[in-house]
Amino acid sequence: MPYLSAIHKSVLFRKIPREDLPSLLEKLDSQLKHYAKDQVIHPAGRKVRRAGVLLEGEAVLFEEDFWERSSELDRLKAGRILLASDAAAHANALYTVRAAKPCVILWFDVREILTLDAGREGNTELLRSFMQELAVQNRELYARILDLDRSSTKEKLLSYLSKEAHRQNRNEFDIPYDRRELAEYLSVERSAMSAELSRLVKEGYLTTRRNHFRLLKKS
Amino acid sequence: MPYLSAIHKSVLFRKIPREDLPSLLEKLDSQLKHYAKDQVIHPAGRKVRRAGVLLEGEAVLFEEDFWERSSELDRLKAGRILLASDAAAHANALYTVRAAKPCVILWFDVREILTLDAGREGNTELLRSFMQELAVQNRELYARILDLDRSSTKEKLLSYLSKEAHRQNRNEFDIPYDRRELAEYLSVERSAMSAELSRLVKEGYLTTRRNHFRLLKKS
DNA sequence: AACCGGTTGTTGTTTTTCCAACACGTGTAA
DNA sequence: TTACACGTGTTGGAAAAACAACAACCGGTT
Repeated sequence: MPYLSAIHKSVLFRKIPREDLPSLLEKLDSQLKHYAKDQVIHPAGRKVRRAGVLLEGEAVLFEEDFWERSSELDRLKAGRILLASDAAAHANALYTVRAAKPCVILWFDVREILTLDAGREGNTELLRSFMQELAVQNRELYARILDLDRSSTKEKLLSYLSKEAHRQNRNEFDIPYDRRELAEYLSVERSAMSAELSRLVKEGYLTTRRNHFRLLKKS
Repeated sequence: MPYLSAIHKSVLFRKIPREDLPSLLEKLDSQLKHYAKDQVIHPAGRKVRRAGVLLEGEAVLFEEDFWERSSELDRLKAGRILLASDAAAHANALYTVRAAKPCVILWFDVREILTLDAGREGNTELLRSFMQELAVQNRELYARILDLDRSSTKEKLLSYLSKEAHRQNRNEFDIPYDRRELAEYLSVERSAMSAELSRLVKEGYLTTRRNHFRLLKKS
């Protein structure tokens, strides 16, 4: 069985005992496919029938709008899941997936996860991982919406930092982004954000150096 | 069994035969709780152990940031699911849930869904509904992020309208929002958005009247 | 037809953001 | 040590969005 170790590294299958994998994969009606660089893996708008694990390579997600202007949405590296929610919802893909490098993908039928014999240990584990994956992603997306759904850069920053403090459960913490990446996450312009951060420091909301922040209660 | 018909109306349980509900609910370790108006149903930051179905009443979601400024995020009516992804992810709530009106909530253990005897017909159905719910919400959140993650009102509008055309599979369609609601969804100011729409019409991107739109290929 | 409330479009002003250019500090390698 | 790349902060002018106020329009009611 090729790629077994890559499969075992993905979030979905890492909790399954390695020796249970082959029979599980068979029950899932899974299938390995290879894609050449730049090949379309799944076109936007087409019904998604199966989810995939990107075992090797790199994929880009992008959309093309009604006026034929395209924009890149995300890049996925090996180990990530493709089209999971779309497959689970039996819906049409919101975006096109294309191979940025030669890709190897393990496709599997999401509905099969549900009908597997629950008695077998590994099967429940797979289901648990899949649901966990959906749920975690759900929360990440919602958290980002809470940050983006603000009228000004200042509010976006305070929302993000506040949530980070809450998450790490202290008022002094590191963030996983540098300024450029933070600006991208908040969908604002880098230098304007930098200026806004300086203003926040002046106004006594916080202190910061590089990716380290300390939030201050205003007296 | 009280509230049986309300339970049967929620997205999660509507596909379960009514007569199977009582025993299913028992296996789920489910529990009815009543909340007075303004009572906190679940505080932000606390670990979520169970998901709930709002059977009666109305709940508000809101967050309070580090500087103690609070903002309302959403309002849920009867039939909606509470804290589903948070419970499935065994994570801390991102927001506080409060009763806007007296509420009745059916709490249940998400993990129990997984370990139910899959042989029983209704159990798989519940799991399917739950997963479907997570997946659909996932897609909605992602679609909104794609709209919000644009630098200008113009791009937000084009992104939203384009996606709607794609979804309805035609270039002429109605949207489910009036101007005020659309502005809120895109997180921009209503009158500025109206002005931008006029500009788009002048530039030949589309025509619109009220909530009806027709997108035009530019010649 | 006249009225009314609610929705939508317009206009002028103020505020915020974008953008481009550059300055400064830090860490790395020659 | 100097040179250089890179991340970050700053600044001034251009563009966009917010804001407030009002006008036009629409659908429903009397």
